[in-house]
Amino acid sequence: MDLASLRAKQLELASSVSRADRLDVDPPRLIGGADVGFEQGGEVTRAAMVLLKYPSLELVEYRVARIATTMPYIPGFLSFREYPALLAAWEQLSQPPDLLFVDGHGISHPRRVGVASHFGLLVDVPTIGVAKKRLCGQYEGLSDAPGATAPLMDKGEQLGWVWRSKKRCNPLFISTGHRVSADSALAWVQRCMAGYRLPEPTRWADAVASGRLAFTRWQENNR
DNA sequence: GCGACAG
DNA sequence: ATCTTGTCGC
Repeated sequence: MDLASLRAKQLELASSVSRADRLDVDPPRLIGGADVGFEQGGEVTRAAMVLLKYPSLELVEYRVARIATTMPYIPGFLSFREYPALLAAWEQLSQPPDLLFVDGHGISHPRRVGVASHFGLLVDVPTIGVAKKRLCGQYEGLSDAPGATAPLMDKGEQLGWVWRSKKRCNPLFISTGHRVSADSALAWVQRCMAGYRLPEPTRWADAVASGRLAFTRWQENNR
């Protein structure tokens, strides 16, 4: 697959992304978090998928999948590198979440289909993109105050929100993945905070994906 | 042509 | 993303 074909595929996918939202009438009871990492110098792709109860934000399940890496990282084409492993982890879940937070951008992408949107389309579930760095678009006037927000704009269109989730921390880039509106995406991320820079679903997926201390402790307490 | 560029 | 300990600041 050459980049021209992948770009064409993205344009096709982008036309199917929905920004319509039903989460307000059908609040999620289970929220998932997804994250991807690499091992063995990038030869192996590792995806983690976690499930949290809402609103308690209690971790109830986690799955990790490892598959051979198929593609290098190319800005703008991240989803093609990560979705196979994400799908593998997704298929191991005992049940699908009602909403999924994906590490990376949603529609705040050059062709409006970042990994959160692409994966949301693949499994047909509401998704939100939670990214730690800007990919495209611009914003102004984000104050240093915690809670500060600024719209992420590109060519006169709002792609999402830039949100300073915590004091003295770099802002998060929140956008529609699929079947979620921009405002709702920000609101749901805000409802899943527990004092850290990242929302709980993302933070847990991160911990599981990299075997961190907090997660190791959780494992011990639950066996 | 030059700079930017998720994970 | 990943390689990696201590350390500066609130």
